[in-house]
Amino acid sequence: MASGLKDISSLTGYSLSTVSRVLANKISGDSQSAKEILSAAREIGYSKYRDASPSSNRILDIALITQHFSEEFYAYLYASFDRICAKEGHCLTIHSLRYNKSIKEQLLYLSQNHDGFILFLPTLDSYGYRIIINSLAGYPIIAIAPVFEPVFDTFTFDSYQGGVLAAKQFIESGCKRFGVIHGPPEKWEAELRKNGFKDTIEKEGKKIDWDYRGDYSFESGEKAFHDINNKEISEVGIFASNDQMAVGFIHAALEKKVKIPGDYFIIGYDNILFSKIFFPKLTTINTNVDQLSSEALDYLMRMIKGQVQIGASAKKPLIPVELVVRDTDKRGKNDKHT
Amino acid sequence: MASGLKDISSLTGYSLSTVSRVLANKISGDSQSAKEILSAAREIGYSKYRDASPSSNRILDIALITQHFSEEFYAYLYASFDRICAKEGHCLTIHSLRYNKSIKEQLLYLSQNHDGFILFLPTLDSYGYRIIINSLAGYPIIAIAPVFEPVFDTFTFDSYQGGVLAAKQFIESGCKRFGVIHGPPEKWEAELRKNGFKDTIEKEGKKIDWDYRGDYSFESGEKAFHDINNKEISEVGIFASNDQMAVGFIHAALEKKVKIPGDYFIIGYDNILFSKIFFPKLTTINTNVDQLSSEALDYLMRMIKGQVQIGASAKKPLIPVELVVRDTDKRGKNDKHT
DNA sequence: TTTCAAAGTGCAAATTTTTTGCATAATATC
DNA sequence: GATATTATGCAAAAAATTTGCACTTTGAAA
Repeated sequence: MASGLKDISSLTGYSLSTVSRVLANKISGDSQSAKEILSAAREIGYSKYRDASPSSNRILDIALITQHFSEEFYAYLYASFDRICAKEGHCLTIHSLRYNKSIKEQLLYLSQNHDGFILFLPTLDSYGYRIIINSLAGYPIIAIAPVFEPVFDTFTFDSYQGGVLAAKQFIESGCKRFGVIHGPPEKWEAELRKNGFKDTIEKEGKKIDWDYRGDYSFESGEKAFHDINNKEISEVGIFASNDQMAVGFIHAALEKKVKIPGDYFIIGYDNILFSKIFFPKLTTINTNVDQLSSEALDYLMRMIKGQVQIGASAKKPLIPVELVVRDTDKRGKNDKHT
Repeated sequence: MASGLKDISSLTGYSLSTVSRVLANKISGDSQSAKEILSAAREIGYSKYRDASPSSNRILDIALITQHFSEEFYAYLYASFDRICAKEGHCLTIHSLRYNKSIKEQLLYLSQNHDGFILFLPTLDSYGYRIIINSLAGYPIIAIAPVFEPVFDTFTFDSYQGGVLAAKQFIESGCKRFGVIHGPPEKWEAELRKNGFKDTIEKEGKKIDWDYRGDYSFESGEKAFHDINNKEISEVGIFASNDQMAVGFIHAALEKKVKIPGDYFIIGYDNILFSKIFFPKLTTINTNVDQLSSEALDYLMRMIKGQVQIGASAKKPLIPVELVVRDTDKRGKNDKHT
């Protein structure tokens, strides 16, 4: 169990001194000896392995710090990071802080076994982020969860643009009236989606005729339908801040024999699996998770290798989104569905 | 960065010798000093931390070894293990071997940073499992993916019983004809689900009138519908080996204005989120993932603490499943849906 | 092809880290 | 309240790691 330079030495055939020097960065990490020694050190669990400078032969260990929830999106996100990380030859591990009492201690522990963090902590506020940055100053960390005041370099989807795309689609297809089902206002990206939609509608001299405050759940989409249906506003182009609410809305509409598209038109956001098989198929905003993972990881790798400064003012690169036109948006199309 | 007993000593205030003795198990791990020393050792990343015997004060690190896929089920599984593990005060990390070239090396590495493994590797065969057991003899490992010949103690759902429950429901509600959409035959649990259904039908002196080989996908459920619809068999109670295929079947049926329930009755398996909001709501077999996590973790903990023998002949505890009756199974109910 | 600087290597000595023997203090048990 | 058990620190012993020095290999320039 206990492992030391001696073990690595006998495993690789190199002398104690050579092994010592490789792990203390006194021999270039790109040589053949370094490759063998680093590989043995990693496998054997030698503690100073991580002190070796991140060379082409060092496998980097990246931790995705998240909060597990039973939603498809999480499976998507993990699978995407896994794929991209594997492609680069590095090693990804996933850790949930959902139930953790002492985030600081846990992250300190994890920082010992990893070369960098990707934070996806949507429920964490700026105060929480600041605790993290104080206890891990100089450690490579990036974030991928949208927050009002980013503390770390943060890669997120261009939520505002998503709202803009939905609005343009409704305007171009001739909608005259507009509605929005927005997500929780404390969520930054929910506000952006809504504002992108609203601003674009208003720039055209039109206005939002109806809005409803949802909570991202299927049920709140159903409630949204009952709300607008009671008010007897119809032929409205509705932008839902996520697909779950859009699908909930359609579900409730179908039960009341209200036509979508026809009586209402709807565009969602997220492009979840079920948006393409739900009946009718949902027009929605697609987010390219692989692109997010790829850009985020790439940046983190450069941080680890010292090519990007840690702790400068937080950058906020936006990943573009796109409209996926299916059956629920366009006036006159596929009216046969009930 | 480099950490040693000296750091732990100055951090906790105990002498070098005391620190040394705690980590070498020469002082009971339950004392106050041990608690402080272990906690500091973990936080600081001291390599011999894991040599300390798993006492009440040692946080256990469990690795869930999986293969990430973009399916809701994975998010469910991870969230469940996370919840149960947090309840016990231990630490769960998730690792995907989906793209890994050298499973053996990766697991050897992980075994250095963890106290035990939970394997969920549905695509691994007995040969792969035997490689693992050979390179990690004596290390605490359990499995939760069904395989034909289990090598490790394996906790799985009682898939056969699921098929039995579906068959009983159809028989009791007066179905006269029976069909089955089965999953990939190389998957053990798919065969069990089908056999449980088939055996129960045949025990009643009835027979399976139609079967279709699916691949667990939504699309194969749609194809299954077209297959049975061409043959003009109707009023059949159909058991689908998973919900995705059941939902695909219903989706295709709805497009052809075929009534479910009515022309066909269907029971799925898994109880995925969308089975309860899909229209009509799917009758299905529910698996209690929390119970699986809980029993599996409990057993693994005892293995780590040396209360259960490692490497004895593989046990196969079955976790019971239950039927969730909704709208798609019973003759005469909810015929209004089209 | 030869030359030469830069990088890699092993031995053994120097240094640092960890363990342990012994004496004493604290705590639990009867 | 006496006694056994466990915990603790100091300093010596043991083990692990690093480094000075001499020699070897490699690759680019002459």
